[in-house]
Amino acid sequence: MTSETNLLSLLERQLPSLNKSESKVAQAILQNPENATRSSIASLATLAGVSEPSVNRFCKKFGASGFPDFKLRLARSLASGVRYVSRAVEFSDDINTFPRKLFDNAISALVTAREDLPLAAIERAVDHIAQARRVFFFGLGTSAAVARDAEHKFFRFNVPVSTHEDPMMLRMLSASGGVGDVFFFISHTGRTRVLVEAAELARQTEATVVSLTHEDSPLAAQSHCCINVDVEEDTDQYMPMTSRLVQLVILDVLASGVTLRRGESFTPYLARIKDSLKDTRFPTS
Amino acid sequence: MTSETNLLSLLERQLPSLNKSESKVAQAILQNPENATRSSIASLATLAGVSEPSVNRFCKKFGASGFPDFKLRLARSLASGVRYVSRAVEFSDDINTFPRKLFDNAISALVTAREDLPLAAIERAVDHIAQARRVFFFGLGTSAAVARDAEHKFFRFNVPVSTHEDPMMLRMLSASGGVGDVFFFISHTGRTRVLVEAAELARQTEATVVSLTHEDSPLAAQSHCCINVDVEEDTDQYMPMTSRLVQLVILDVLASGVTLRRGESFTPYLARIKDSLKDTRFPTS
DNA sequence: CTCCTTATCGGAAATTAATTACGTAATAAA
DNA sequence: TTTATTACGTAATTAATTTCCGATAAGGAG
Repeated sequence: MTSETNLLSLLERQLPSLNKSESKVAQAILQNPENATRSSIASLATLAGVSEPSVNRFCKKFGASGFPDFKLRLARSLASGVRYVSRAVEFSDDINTFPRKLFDNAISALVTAREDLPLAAIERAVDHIAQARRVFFFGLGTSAAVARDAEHKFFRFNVPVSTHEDPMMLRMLSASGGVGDVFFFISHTGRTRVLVEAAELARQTEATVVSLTHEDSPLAAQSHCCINVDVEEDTDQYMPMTSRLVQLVILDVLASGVTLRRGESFTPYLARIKDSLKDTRFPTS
Repeated sequence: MTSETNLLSLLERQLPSLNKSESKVAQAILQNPENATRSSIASLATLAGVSEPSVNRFCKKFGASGFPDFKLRLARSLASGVRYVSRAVEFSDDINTFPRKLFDNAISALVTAREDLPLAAIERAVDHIAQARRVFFFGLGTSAAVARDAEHKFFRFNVPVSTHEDPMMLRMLSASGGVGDVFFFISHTGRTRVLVEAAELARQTEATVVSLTHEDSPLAAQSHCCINVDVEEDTDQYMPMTSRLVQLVILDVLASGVTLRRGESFTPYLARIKDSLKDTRFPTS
């Protein structure tokens, strides 16, 4: 789940360099990994056509303390379901592999992010947004779409929210900040000049600067509150994929946090917004 | 992995209805589940302050055939890491639970989606986009942000892509379609009138209609190629959260598919685009 | 081709872990 | 208070895993 390589793919890779009985075991496992986790060492040995000690040696060779430990690792690998951890798409991939890889990467990014959520920062951000007079979401490039999504979420809270991409607008709005205004900056790198400069301007006003970005970045340095998103994007990749997913879910968290802050009495209000869309849709058959 | 309830959350739920020693065991496990998967029945019994048979009975009570089997189930639950499967945020949740729930829901949506990806439809969609003269991404509401994201991805392929939200523009553009034009509709419900009507118009031209939506929907019916996204969004939820994540990853898949179609010689071109952003950023310290 | 060395493997014993059987204590019902 | 029932632990049993060691096969040198 961390950056450790997945056991299944490890087996696949090592398969050619194994000796006879070891490869028998590996094949038996790869052929039906699910079943292997349920077997005893005896039945797996029979299945693979080798002796029990061979299976045991095999397990140790792959870093397990013994057979039961190996089964656990295997079960984890299977359950996380992530066969390809952080493996970039290659030109040799076909339709059966690369979609899976992308999903796997997305999933493991979310799993990783969940492991250490910056709860304190999230809580403070919710505080700021819940009390805000106005909220501005600023993001450029891929993060612009994230900002747009945030706008769609937060406008439901009776708070004037808006999104902007025009650098001039960013500067002007930032400079015009006052008490109760929240400037929410979204950036994967945290190094985009336009955003950092806008944050600086906002910082000089009475407004609050919140950012969803990497902790050790110029943008974070300008923020009253930085929600750390630390997804190591595959640098060979030409498009940031996983980081924006994490950003989106964190914005969901913030939105839910605000809803919870509003209390149960707020629900009918949300329902009214939802109902307002009813007539724009074809009824369900 | 399927819709079976997660073992951890099951334990939490049942905790009040357990008798003394059983709840001791449950607490010991919940307090450190990771550790429990590594322990022997003896050490877990000591940790919980009960006898070994009590642990064994406990395991059987929760559907396992015995202690080792229970450990496996536990390991799976932990690895999938999804503590709360499709559990809606409740007003009683605090900062320690609801962010986790949201992440869990996001993760399990992606896991579910990955299980049966509509590979055939994806492949055809890639074909259409790779050969397109123009590509239009249409989405409204939450899907507008998804469309915007898609635009940011696909413009890199030398294909004129654009996104539109204005219903009038949608209609006019759709009606103006010709050979080589791809109209790509994004909608969670597939029932948004504006989109369905635009799709109808586009359908009457020589253009290709592709949609990312639910299979059994009016929008899908109007499409030459429908990529089925079948995420059951919690209906109590007032904001669609998980479906758009799946949509985004599928668009990543499509983008990667197009890249692969372009071949390795295309890489320098992508690199050039990436490099063009260099001067807009503060250098890494 | 033979002998020697080394790596690989399996049989069987030893160890460790898990399960069952059974009895006692505690609790609830009569 | 007595009885029935459930909960729990001790000890015995059974199962599973690991270690040890010898056998066999493969590769290399003479």
